[in-house]
Amino acid sequence: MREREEYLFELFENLLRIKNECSCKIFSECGLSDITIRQIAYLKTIDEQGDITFSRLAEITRNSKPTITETIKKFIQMECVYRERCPDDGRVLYIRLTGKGQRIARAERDSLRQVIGRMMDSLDTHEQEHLIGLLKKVG
Amino acid sequence: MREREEYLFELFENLLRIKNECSCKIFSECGLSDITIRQIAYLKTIDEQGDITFSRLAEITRNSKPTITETIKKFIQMECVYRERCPDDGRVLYIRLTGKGQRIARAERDSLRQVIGRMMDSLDTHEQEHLIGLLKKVG
DNA sequence: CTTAATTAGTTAGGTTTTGCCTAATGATAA
DNA sequence: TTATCATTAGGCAAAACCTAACTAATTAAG
Repeated sequence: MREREEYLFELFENLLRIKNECSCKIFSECGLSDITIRQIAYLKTIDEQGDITFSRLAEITRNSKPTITETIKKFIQMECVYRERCPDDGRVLYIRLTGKGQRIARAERDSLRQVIGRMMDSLDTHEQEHLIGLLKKVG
Repeated sequence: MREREEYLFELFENLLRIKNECSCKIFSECGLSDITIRQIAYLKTIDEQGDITFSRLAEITRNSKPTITETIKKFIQMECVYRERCPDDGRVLYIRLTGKGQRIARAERDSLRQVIGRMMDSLDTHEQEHLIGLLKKVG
């Protein structure tokens, strides 16, 4: 019992290690190995919100507008976002993710997806269903 | 196939969410909800190394000794570490983790352990073995 | 239909915190 | 007395915020 628990722990630890390597690889491929969690969180917010403006991002993150201007400036230098003027209102600018920005924003999920993909490859249909059944019991 | 993959993804995402809640709870219980990753990494190093001195920690982390003095000062204020003079050499100080420091250093692993514990509780012996068998194929 | 008020974002200039450094100093050991 | 371990003093650069004053575009009011 105790043994099985320990073994399961090690198996999961290994999966998490692989997942972590995957997301580090994504950051490294984007040339952004030293991006901060805070920055990733900003990019995630931009990704989730869709048509997001400077004012709205300031509101959501509870920062002043100048802070957002600065943050976005840095992201533009990093080639993670660009600005797009709203066609209906010339005062408004939308913050848009570049391909790189989107990769970063979704790195966490995508790295898990990669690990799951590997799992699918190592198991046949029957085993896959079995695994799902077991994990369903847990959740 | 695609469906099963997506479902498996969601199941794992859920497990990771639970694990994350567990580790956040640990930090919060220690009154250190806004501890940084860097600080956690230092505490992990101290935990792993055992009898570690200021000079050695400076060496491992590639920092100057004054930087380490400062870092440790902050940890002492946070009640995560204390200093213990070496009985054999009065110049040397060991950096020791307090209970709180150890909890933080091990939060990541312990939160995974908690999740695994829950899994064990929801499955019988046979199912546990089956799960191990499937994950072993993957790793 | 122009002018005044409002709104969106920027600039300028500042603060605080973090995370590091070198050089000099004190205490202990060899 | 020379070397080693840690500390103090003082400083630097970057991060992550801020307020106040500004520009440009829109809306509303006379």
